[in-house]
Amino acid sequence: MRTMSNMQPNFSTRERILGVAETLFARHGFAGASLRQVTAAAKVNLAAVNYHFGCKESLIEEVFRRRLDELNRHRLAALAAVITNPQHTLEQVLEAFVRPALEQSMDSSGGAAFVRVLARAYAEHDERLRKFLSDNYGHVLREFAAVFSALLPHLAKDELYWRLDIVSGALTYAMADFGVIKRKNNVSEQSHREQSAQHLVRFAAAGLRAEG
Amino acid sequence: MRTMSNMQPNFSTRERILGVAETLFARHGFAGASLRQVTAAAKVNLAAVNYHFGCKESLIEEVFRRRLDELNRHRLAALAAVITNPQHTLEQVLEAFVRPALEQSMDSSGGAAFVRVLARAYAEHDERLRKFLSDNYGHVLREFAAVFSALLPHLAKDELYWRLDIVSGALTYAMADFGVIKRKNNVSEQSHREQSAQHLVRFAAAGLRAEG
DNA sequence: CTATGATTCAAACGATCGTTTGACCCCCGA
DNA sequence: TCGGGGGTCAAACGATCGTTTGAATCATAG
Repeated sequence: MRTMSNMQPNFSTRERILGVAETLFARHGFAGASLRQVTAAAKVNLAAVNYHFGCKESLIEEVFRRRLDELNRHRLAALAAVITNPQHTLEQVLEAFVRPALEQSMDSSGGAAFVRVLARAYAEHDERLRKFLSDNYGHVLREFAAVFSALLPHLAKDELYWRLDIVSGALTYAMADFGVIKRKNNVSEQSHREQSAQHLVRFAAAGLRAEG
Repeated sequence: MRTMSNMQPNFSTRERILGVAETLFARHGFAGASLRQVTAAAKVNLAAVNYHFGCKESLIEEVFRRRLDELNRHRLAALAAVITNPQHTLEQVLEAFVRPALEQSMDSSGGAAFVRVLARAYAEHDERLRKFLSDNYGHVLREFAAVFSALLPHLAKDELYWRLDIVSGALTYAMADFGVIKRKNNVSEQSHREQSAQHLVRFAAAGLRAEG
């Protein structure tokens, strides 16, 4: 049995469920992680899920809502900070997009799993989940797209959206640690993700700048 | 009920199961698609899966094996063809990697779903599946990495692996159509994927060439 | 203290899961 | 023609799923 970093014994029942559910959804998928596994790992009664969240679907949405709001705020704040400088660069905007995800994935309360849950949600073609994400995330993407567009005036709109789509996919995969790259034992999780972000920003900047 | 393109009524029971399973695994995940859904859609008896494949896990592996062998062969053949030309370019090597996946995703027998199944498998952190993929796919990645390395001599090995990881993630997402870009109604599926491949190759080439 | 609402608990619900069974059918070689 | 093996079938297996129930327990206000 692997360690369950997302289980704080002295937290409330509701919060323990959310933390463990996040971890297990990331590890086994939404259909693959049962409420019995979740409640057992969280050391709460099985019925607690339905008592506090109503049903499994609502628990899934709550796992998203808890982190996504925070991530959105950080990303938009970082973007706003960057564009106050009239000479802001493409790399800075990319960092505003990447770094909040990076930081959330390293916070002490175990947000690391959430990035993988997010990647899961992309892979799940479930229409309900996709609509939920679009409703709660779309406006952030649009704001970033506008800033990118101003920085890349030579790029046609269609072309820009294609490339941002590629960046999103690469980011999701990279942050979720799905790739083949395994960090070496002498590299901390923190610096691994830091490198991950730097490589991604450099790569994506070059890709976005490629002549149409 | 959506259409089930992967169901050829006059094929054998075994082949109908494989085709439908591919489609449903892509749509709902491995845990999310039940054998009852598969057999019902394939219009075969429930017990046929266990008769022909033994168990669900073996069916999943067979879905992979059927397409992955072919994809690997096409990719390695395309790579071999490219490097016979001593002046082969980065774009050509990337095309050798991307285009076979593109073509398989458009063949008449419904390989489109397989690319999504592949992306699913990446998202599933299931250790057994990852080992299966590594065993049956790793050597292809290594061959491509060697050619890329020769084309980008200024790039450190570590740096190259980081970037190839990013390319793989972006490719997986792009080919699996997970992104936000929806093709317009006047654009055929074929030309949508063709564009997808071209954008990806251009983007990835620029990203790989970015100075370290 | 007692009463009340919130929370936790063991137990069970019906539905669905993957898998197994044994009878049945069909086709082909002897 | 008969026998047998490959294939299909309806039915059932035990396990596990998400959810519900009603009583036990807790915390807190009167």
